[in-house]
Amino acid sequence: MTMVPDGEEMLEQPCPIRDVLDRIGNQWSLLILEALAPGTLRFNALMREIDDISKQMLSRTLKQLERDGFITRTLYPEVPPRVEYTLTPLGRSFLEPMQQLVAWADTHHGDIVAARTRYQALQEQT
Amino acid sequence: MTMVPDGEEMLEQPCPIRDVLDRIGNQWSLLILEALAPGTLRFNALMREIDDISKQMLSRTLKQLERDGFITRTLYPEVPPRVEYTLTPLGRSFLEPMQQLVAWADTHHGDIVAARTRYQALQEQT
DNA sequence: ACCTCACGGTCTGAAAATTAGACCAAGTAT
DNA sequence: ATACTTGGTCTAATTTTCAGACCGTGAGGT
Repeated sequence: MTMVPDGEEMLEQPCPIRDVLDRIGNQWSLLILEALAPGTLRFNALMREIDDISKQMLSRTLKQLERDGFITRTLYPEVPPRVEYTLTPLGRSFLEPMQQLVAWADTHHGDIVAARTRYQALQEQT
Repeated sequence: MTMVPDGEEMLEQPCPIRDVLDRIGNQWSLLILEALAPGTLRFNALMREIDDISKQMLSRTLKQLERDGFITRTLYPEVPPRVEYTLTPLGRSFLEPMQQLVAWADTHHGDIVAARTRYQALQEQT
């Protein structure tokens, strides 16, 4: 019995980073944006692409991304229905800093794994 | 009745981005890293800095960040105890792509707010 | 002597987010 | 008839997060 039909509270954060992080600072958003980078995809294609996201979270996160202007949703009223998701110019502009992040991840992944191993070794010295 | 005392499962994701995103792709990690960018901070200083994080999440997230090699934790066994958190070289190297992201957020925050307003206007056309 | 405060957490029970999986409509293929 | 497809939504169970109580130790106030 929520009064808000599924469109969250929409608090205006005075701090831009917080505001952006609230929406973007989660696994699924980043992953969806990355999946959409090469081009338009339909709902189920995104599901397959991301593979361990639930329908609900995909649906929800897509809605948020659409609301915030990162993607567009186009419904072709065929049967069965076809729905295509595409990055907007804003969404594409976001890709740039994001690719930096992905590149960083690629480069430093090994360091993280190494740090974890070290940490675990230390812990195991009872 | 978890066997792991509070140190999560440590799955080795074959995909570096996923692996990094699992830890970094959440509000608190990013916010903590940003808070530590200017320099070392103690636990309660971080609390004040971030302001709406709970002790538990701060503690947990710091532990993860330490484990993954982004920060170091130094305990000075005084009374009351003093614990300092500092970025490692790995952590500092992460700052670079992250600043890009923050800059993007600053630049495009207005676009997002505008998109939301547009979206809401459309929704209200019943 | 006694009370209170500070610090850096941990623990608990309640609240919120996420998950898996059932379900839906309507047309097409078998 | 039956089964399958798409893009979701709904529900119940699980997991995560939260707010707030609690902890020990020593210093400082009264």
